[in-house]
Amino acid sequence: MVAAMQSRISGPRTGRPRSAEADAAILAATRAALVELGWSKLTLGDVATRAGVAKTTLYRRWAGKNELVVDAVAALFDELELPDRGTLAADIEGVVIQFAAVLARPETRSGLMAVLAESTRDDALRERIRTSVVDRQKRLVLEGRARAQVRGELPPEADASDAARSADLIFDMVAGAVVHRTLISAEPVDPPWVRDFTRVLLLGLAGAATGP
Amino acid sequence: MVAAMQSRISGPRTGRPRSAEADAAILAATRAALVELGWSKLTLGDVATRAGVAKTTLYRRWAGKNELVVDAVAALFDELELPDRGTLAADIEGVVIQFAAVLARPETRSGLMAVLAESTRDDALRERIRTSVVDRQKRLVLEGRARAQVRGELPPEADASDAARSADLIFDMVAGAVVHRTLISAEPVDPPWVRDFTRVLLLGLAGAATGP
Amino acid sequence: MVAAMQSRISGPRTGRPRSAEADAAILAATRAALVELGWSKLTLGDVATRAGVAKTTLYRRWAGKNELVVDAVAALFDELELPDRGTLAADIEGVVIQFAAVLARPETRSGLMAVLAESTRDDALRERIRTSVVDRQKRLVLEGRARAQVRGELPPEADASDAARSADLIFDMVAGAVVHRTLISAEPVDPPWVRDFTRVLLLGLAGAATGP
Amino acid sequence: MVAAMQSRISGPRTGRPRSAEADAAILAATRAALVELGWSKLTLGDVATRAGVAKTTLYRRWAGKNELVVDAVAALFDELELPDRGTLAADIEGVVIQFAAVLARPETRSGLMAVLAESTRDDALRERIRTSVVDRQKRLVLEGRARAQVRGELPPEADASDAARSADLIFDMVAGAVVHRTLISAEPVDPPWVRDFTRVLLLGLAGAATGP
DNA sequence: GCATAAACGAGACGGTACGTCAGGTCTTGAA
DNA sequence: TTCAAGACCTGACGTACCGTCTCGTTTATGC
Repeated sequence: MVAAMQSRISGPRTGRPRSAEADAAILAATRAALVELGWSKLTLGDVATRAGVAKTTLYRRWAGKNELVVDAVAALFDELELPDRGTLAADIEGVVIQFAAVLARPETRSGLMAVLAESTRDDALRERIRTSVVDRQKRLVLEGRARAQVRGELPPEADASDAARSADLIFDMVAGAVVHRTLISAEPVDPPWVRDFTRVLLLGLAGAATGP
Repeated sequence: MVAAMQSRISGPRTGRPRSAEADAAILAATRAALVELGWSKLTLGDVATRAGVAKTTLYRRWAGKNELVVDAVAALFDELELPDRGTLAADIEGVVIQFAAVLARPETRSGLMAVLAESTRDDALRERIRTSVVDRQKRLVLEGRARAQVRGELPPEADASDAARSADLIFDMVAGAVVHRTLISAEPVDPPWVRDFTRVLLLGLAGAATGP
Repeated sequence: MVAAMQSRISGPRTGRPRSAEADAAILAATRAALVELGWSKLTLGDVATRAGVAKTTLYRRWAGKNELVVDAVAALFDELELPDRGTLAADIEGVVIQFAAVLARPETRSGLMAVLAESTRDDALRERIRTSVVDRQKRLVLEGRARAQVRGELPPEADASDAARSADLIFDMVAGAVVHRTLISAEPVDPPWVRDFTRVLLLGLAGAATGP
Repeated sequence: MVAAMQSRISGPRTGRPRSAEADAAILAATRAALVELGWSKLTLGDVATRAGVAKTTLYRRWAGKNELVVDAVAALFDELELPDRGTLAADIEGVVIQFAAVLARPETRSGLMAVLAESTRDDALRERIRTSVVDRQKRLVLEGRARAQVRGELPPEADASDAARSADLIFDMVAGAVVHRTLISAEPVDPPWVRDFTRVLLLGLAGAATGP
């Protein structure tokens, strides 16, 4: 998506325009191939074939496997929402379950971890992942906290810097715990675990907020 | 190491014996190559050359890139310790910092994430990682908790099942937060973060232990 | 040229007419590219760019690389002439030197041999070469012989069939020797060689004409 | 052949030796592909497949299509011989017919001309062709002339330099005429043509030898 | 003078082959 | 039997051209 968008921003106004169908077909084919084959056995030639597209068409839009997979997986995270369930605890449980569900999908499991691994040596890729995937989920933390503060479940933040640090910490703790449980421990994120986790997290946050 | 050991279980007693130096040289070369090249550009041919060994020698001991990298990285985690720092908070801070230091190494960043990605589609590999890397760190949780219970900082567990569930949760939360902070957020695990994290975690655990 | 002409024979009478400049620019660009790159590295896209023309414009006129190169090279042969130098020997030497000069040009060397090679498997191409390049040079043989017969240097032919056969043989011998010397032996067609060759050829022809 | 030989001259004495069967299979497959497809549609991937060999094996021995085709075609010229037919005229006719037969083969027609075309821009290739193909046929001229001198059909050469120049000229004339007749005029080298050609050539040579 | 219709530039498109590279296996001779 | 060396087969890589196809634009003619 990102690639396609960028190419249109400063794109030429002459020549045959790029096919929008091709973009969609390639991303869908990429997700299908991730499900069937996993990241390491996914080949761009195969993706092109599945998409009914020539390899050159694929390379015209994405620089390589990593960029393609990031874009293919990023879309899956856009469906995360934070419906108002009435209490902070319920909100957290809701988002944890949704997040775990996305991570449990085979295309996410295999694709996301692999590009994260690659990103440790490729700053451009890391930035792309951060932009397309990670940072977009921080909104959930901010929204949930704001809602809880309206409800009086959490006190308002003292200053903006504290607020940002705290949001980052919460994000690391929530996303980290779910990622670890799902992808590393490879255990299910089932209701008991969610309840336990939410309880510990909320008590910790509450204590930290009122504490010294 | 594991591969080498296994091969000796039912190993031959005749012919030229395998070189022990080769094992060590290969693992060291693998770590060096991970640092320089990262997982995706690491090639077994190159590792063999660096180790001064033929490719056949390498394949005689490890089935492929993944197995080799797991063994090469696993050793790095064995150096984690839990020195008694007097309080549970200090103990947690200590292990978090150590853990983060190991994850921050380039050979771990790139190698570990990649094999974790592969493990999502390869049960044998997942088991190997769990055995060689993940489960070995749970001892730190168990040891720290036992020590805190002796000190009276935490109440004893009611029953064994609860104890196990709780240890798993703590492990997911600690390891998950550090992994996410280090490898995904790509932000430093610096003292302020460690302090904030430990504070939230401890308050949460304490609250959960005493509460209903 | 041929293509362009043909297209006009049954051409439409409406719509924008084809640009005559484009034809010339393309052929000139083709010759330039042949000089710089040789046949095998010449690409139609590059020729189009050099000519300041779109690829479609090129393909509208020529079916492919071979046809284009034939037309580009054919023009070079039209400059061959047979000025009357007074004797048959001098006439032959003159035409041999001219012919060698055309063959020695880089665009001819590389282009002509390549399309000849292609023509061994493509009858239409062979016919095109014969029409555009080869047969047009036979006129030199016929003209030279007629002139020599007028001068009394050669006897008149007994019958037309003999005359044709003999002209073909002379053509094969002259053109063959020059082509072989230039393109295969890759030795210069210098005055001593021309003198030697002409002497042997003339003595042979004279002997054959008078002999049994 | 040449490539294989060279690689063995300074070749290593360790490691698995190159397969001699592969060499032969590749050259045979190349000739077969030349017959079926011609030079321009011949692909190295297809040759490798026909030979039952990997592309890398092929590229380990030959630098590219041109080198491969030269070696594949060169072998065909080694079968030319000069059996003693009693007179110089008969000897020449014999070798002309043999030479024409080799050139008329589809693998030679298409392959040889193409590499000659390439050689006009590649000195190494020209040298290779000269060594592998062209110069080896000069022996026929030298042998035939020597035999004719023994028989008294031709006078002995005055000095070595003249002898060499004369041999080159004869070679250009014989080979050139046959090449032109076969590949360019695309007319058959049939007995009448051979007789006419031989007659003109011999009379010319005889006249030149005796004349001033 | 305005519609028609073809040619034009640009460049994306589906293909095919390229020459290279890595994975993993096999074959040699030496240790 | 292992080892170093290196050839081998397989299959993917990313690139280059091919010849075709859309686009929007230009330029003659003929109604």
